[in-house]
Amino acid sequence: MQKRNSSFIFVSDYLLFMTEKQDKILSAALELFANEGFSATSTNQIAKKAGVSEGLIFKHFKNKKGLLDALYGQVEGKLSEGFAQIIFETDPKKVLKITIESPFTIPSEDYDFWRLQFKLKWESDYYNPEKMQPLIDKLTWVFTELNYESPELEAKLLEQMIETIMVAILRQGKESQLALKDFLLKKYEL
Amino acid sequence: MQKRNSSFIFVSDYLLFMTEKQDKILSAALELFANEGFSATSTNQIAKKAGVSEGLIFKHFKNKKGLLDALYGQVEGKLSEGFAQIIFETDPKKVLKITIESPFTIPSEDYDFWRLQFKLKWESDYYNPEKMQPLIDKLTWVFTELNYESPELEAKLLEQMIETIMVAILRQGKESQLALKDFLLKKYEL
DNA sequence: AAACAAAAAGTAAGTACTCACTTAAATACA
DNA sequence: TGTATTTAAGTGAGTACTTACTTTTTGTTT
Repeated sequence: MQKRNSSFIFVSDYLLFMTEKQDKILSAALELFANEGFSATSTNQIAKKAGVSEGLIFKHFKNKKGLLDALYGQVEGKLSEGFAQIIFETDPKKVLKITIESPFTIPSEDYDFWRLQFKLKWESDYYNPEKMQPLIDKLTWVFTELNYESPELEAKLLEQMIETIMVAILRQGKESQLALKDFLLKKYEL
Repeated sequence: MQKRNSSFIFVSDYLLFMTEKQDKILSAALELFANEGFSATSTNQIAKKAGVSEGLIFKHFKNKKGLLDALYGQVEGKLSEGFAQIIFETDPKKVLKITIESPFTIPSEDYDFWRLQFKLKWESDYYNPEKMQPLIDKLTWVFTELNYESPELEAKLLEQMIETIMVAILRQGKESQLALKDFLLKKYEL
């Protein structure tokens, strides 16, 4: 295995070998796409922010869209990480607690991933509500276990609440949602 | 006052005189900005969709951004319309009912206004949470009247719920949220 | 260890557009 | 006739991407 300036990242389910420059390009692109938008970001801006030549972007990625697709793979990885703890938990009350607290556990370094994800949700190519289904299924199980009258609707409601809290955190900061979190924890008797 | 092809629309608080061509330009821009994004939309695309010459856009609007600002004025108008009925209602239960049902009363012709609004919320120049304060204040009053324990948090929670329902309607269609609406009406005993 | 070749990574310059916007002349319409 | 609009051409800047070349790294041989 090679030992040069490089690192390993998980993109979806597979291991990808990447140089330091590639990493810099992806980081720069993430920041710009997440905050300015894909179309509003030029490859020249990305190159400058990454501290590389513009041509190098096209050496490592097929085109500008290919860069977005690589980032999207990383976004999906973040999402899976976010779910894993919830999916594998077996105590219904713990599931609820972890779920409600999940937006508050995301490190701020990951906020651009989430911003990009929410921006991309408005593009039909990238919007797939099925992706949230495992979480909704898990929550449905929780509300069934806890003998709620409409477990499926409770699950859907909570999933959408968590999403709107995450959006608000990204826009207004974590502090703006802390009271609401505690309020929800109380509502669900946690 | 001129009598040719024209109409009157309210932009924020004042009356704006507008030709049919201006209207077509704005409609085309709305559709494209809302669905493709501002940066991803060229003035040539707008002209073609509006069925006018590209030069005419710049006769009527200072620049591309000016077009967006004019649309934003209309977006704000739609928002005020949406609030008016709620703000002026004096029966707490009716306020809740109207609020929960409000995303479902929006005509689909207005969906692009709302799409644009949600897209623009990710731009700091256009994001202003204070705008929702009148609604939150009204709902706080409602929950106080109805003797809820934490009226302010209840109001905030509901406001965010309504927003996420509106987003889901825009993405997935009205039918996807009907069950949730009925569920909420039931939760609030309406 | 040193020398060299090959492979990989990276750069600067270039290419062929597209873009927002302007301008002047011509056309259309009431 | 006066006004609104179109047409056509143009401008200068910016865009995504390519190309030819350079630099760095890796592998092989001595």
